[in-house]
Parts: sequence; structure tokens; C-alpha cells
Amino acid sequence: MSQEVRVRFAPSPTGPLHMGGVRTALYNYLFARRHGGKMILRIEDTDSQRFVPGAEEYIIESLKWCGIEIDEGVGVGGPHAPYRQSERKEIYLKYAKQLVEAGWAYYAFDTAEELDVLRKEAEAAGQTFAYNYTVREKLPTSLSLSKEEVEERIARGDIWVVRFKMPENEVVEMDDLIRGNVKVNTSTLDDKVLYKSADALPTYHLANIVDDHLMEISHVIRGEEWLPSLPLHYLLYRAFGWQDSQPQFAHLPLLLKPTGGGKLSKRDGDKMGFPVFPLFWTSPTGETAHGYREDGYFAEAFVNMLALLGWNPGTEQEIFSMQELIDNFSLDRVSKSGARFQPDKAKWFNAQYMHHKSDAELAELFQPILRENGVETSDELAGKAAGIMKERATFIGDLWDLTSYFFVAPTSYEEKQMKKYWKGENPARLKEVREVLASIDDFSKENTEEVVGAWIKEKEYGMGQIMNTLRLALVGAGKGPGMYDVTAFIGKEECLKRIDYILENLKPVE
RNA sequence: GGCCCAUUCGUCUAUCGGUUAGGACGCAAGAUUUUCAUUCUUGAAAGAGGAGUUCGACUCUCCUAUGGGCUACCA
Repeated sequence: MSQEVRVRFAPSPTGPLHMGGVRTALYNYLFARRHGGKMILRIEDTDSQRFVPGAEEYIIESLKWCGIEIDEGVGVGGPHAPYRQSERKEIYLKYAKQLVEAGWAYYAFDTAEELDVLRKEAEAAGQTFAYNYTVREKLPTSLSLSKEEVEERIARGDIWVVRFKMPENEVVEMDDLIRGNVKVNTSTLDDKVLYKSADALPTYHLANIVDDHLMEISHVIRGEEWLPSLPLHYLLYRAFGWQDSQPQFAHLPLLLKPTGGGKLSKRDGDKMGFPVFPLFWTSPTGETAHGYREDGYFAEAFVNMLALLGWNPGTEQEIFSMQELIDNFSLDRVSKSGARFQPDKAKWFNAQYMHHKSDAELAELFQPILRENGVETSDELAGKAAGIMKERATFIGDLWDLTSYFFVAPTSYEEKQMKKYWKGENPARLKEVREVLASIDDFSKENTEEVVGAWIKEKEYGMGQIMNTLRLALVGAGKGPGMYDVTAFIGKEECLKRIDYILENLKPVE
């Protein structure tokens, strides 16, 4: 690639960014980094009606959480600032006019009502209505009106738009990095609005092409929903005479609902019980939505999962750090068809990352939860407890249930375990175990295991009966790590205390 | 309705004309284990259908079906 790679992520601040958007940003970022290029963040807020306060901040924070770094754009600045389209509004009118003068576009003065009439007429006649060569000269446009009248209408403040004059019966041949060659006949396309006088703002199509050109974007990587407007975009580059510096396009497959039946949408999450957003979101009207971050997912796991939803390296590796993703990413390994998002797999990825965390990392994440539960302990012990149990946890939040008995003596006992073990000779045996434990000086895991193990063997007691009764006393339930992990962690004094407690307070069953 | 894109196990996917069609999630069974998990082993599970092209098609072409996207003075 000879020219500098410059890609952009260009969301519209109409609400929280969902995971599909995050994936688009991620692929742009990976591509940029892979080729030593730049990642640009542009905010496309040309629709004043749909603007949602807080959405832009949300987008920026989401990208940051995911580790997607912005080189240029909103929030960081750069040589092509401003990067917010609402702050660039003066520049678009000039380009719209340039197109009209060159004969590639025209002014249209028709009203919504007039259009509705034509649309209904067409429907009544069983035809599909299209705003194109078939109607543009029948409507009040600069194509049907005299130059004077057009000028007069504009001067007196009539509402107008600039529409693209879509050529008739021409095949546009396009090249997509993922889909290859795509051809479309322009007769099936319509005259899209490029600029609106009502709010003095361009529509997506104009703003997008102008800004991509001005910002020297080399590759446009976006969702497949944009593929139908690619011919228009090709024609716009041609109309401006920019085809030589036109970016290359790559249209990404969509992220689909887990059940199939359409692309993942913002409302799916709460219905299906998984987050669709990276971060927790509160809308200005007070509605809230779950986020991966707050639901306990690690950013690395979330990113890893997302990266593999529509792309794969061609090897059997599944766990990737961001750097490994960068080193391996290529657009030609992006798949063509939509990928259903699978919540179970997201959890699996999270569990994998959980298992690989060091005790120190876990301690830091676990301490706030311990404090919430009224436990004050050292980072060392917090990390040690988490480390012992991390293999059975998917989320940091699982850790408390898994480790609480390391810090707090049981006060209630699981009924199932009680019925099974707190009967017959077991209470008496537990008393014996207590004496054995009381005699041990070196309470390390290894030594305790050796001493108690030898004692059980000598007495020819049942290993399961003894250990599970002890487990009932120390943990209060039929779960947990190896018994000696527990004894070593809580120490001799606490062990004896818990045994004494159950002996004194819990009546054997039967 | 029109236009465009897609189609390998339930799901994510590998395969770039010749394979016992591979892996992962999930599922089932077994092993390990003092419990719960983890882990390990094994198993069930796929080329939408039909025509071509070819010595040979999951792979190329066409048709059909199905899925999806777009069809706003939204992005």
C-alpha cells in the first residue's frame, strides 16, 4: 500500500453505540494499526432531530474502554479539525452548489404533500414510485423552472433541497474489498437529497463524501447497510472529479440477533437477557440499558469475542490480545455473511480471560466487592482467594459466592449436605478430626493434607465421609476448592472455631 | 413490490476443484476428584434444492428457495 492508510469511524450520536458499531470501529482500528495508518473519529451529527445528549461522550468512552485509540478527531483534534459535522456546516453548501453548476444536481422545491400525491398515484397504478428521471422534470425543480424563477424562489426564502441527478440507465461498476465486484443500474436508483435549506445542513451522503475527501480517507470500512448507497457514493466522487483519490470500500457483514431474524438492534438486549451496549447507558428520558462493562465483562474479552464475529485468522487460535489482533488482521479474511451473536460464547471468552488473570490483577478487581460485603482484607489474601477459585468463575462478580467462606464463617448450612453428612457417626468423627487438627503445628496445605490423610488411612475411615463432614463445618455447603486449600487459608484457630460451632449448635439429623 | 448482498454441524467458522469436510461454543457420555467446578477423552451434529462446467465440485456458472440489508429533506 503506497499511500498512507487513513480510516475513520463515523458514528451518529443518536444514542448509545451498540456492539455492532463497536465492531466496526474495532475493524477500522485494527486495519489502521496493521498498516501503520491513522484512525479518525468523526461525529456525523447532521440530523438535528435525532441528536441525543450524552451520546457522543458515550461513544468516546466506549472506544476508550475497548482500547481503541483515536489518532485524530473529536476529542483529540488534528489537521482536519473540526471533526464534528455540525461544526463544519458552512463548507457543505459550496460543494452542493458546485454539483448543481456542473449539472450533477439540481434544486427542488417540491413539498412533502406534493410528493405524497405522486407516491399514492404510483401505488394506485401498481407502480413503484421513485424520485428520479421519471418525475424530476414534472416537479418544481431547477430542471423544469426557468433560471429566473429558481433565483426568485431562493431569494424569497422558499424551502429547497439539492438533489443528485441520478443518470438514467447506466451501469455503475464498483469494487468492494470484501464482496468483490458489484454492479448496479442507475435506473433503479433515485435522486437522493444532498442538502437541505431548511436547516442548512447536508445529508449523510454529501457530508460523508466531502469529509472523506477532505480528510484524505484511504479506506471506508463500514456496515453492510451502506452497500445500497455505494453507487451514489461512486457517482459523487466522479461528479466532484475526485475519483483518482477515491477511497477503497469494505462493507462488513452485519451482526445478527442470537435467534436470527434480523440485525442486532438496540432493544434486543433487555429482551433477550444480554447486553448490546459496551457500557451502561442512561438516556435523557431516564431509560437504562445494560453494558458489558458493568455486567462484569473484561474489555479484552469483549474485544476478542467481537473481533472473531465476522473475522478469523485462518488458524485455530481463538484467544487474541489487541496486539495479536493487529498483527493478524486482514480484510480479506472478513466473512461475507452476517454473524449471529452468541451470548454463551461471550461468557466463555470472559471465563478464559478470568482464568488467565494473575492474583494481583484479581485482587484489585475483587477488593471493592469484598468491601461491599463488609470484608476488610489484604490484597494478598483477596488475590489468593480469587486465584484459588478463578477457574470456576466467569465474572469477577461470581467470586464472592465462590470465596465468601474464606472470609466469613458459615452461619447456615446447606440442607442437602446436612442430610447427607450430619448424621450417624459423622459428628463424632468430626470431633476426632478436630483433635487431629489441633495437634498440627505446621498448618500448611501440604502438611495438613499429609497428617490428616495418614490419620484417615490408619483409622480406615471413609475419605468421603470425613472430608465432606469437615467441608460442611468449614464451608457450610457442598462446594469449594480442595479442603486443605480452605484449612490453610483460614488457619488453625478459625478451623477449630468453626468445628466447635457446628458441634455445639447443629443438631444431627434423624 | 423494486434493488443489492449472502447461504458448510443448533451457533461462530476452516476449506481458496481431489480432505475420513477440521476447530470452537453449546449439548451428551466417560475419566479425574473429598464437594462444586476446572481439566482431559470420546460422541452426536453440516455443504439449502435443482441444473450445468469438469476426469472430479462444498469450492466455478445459472435457476429456484431461504435469510438479510436498503428503498426518508435518518445515519
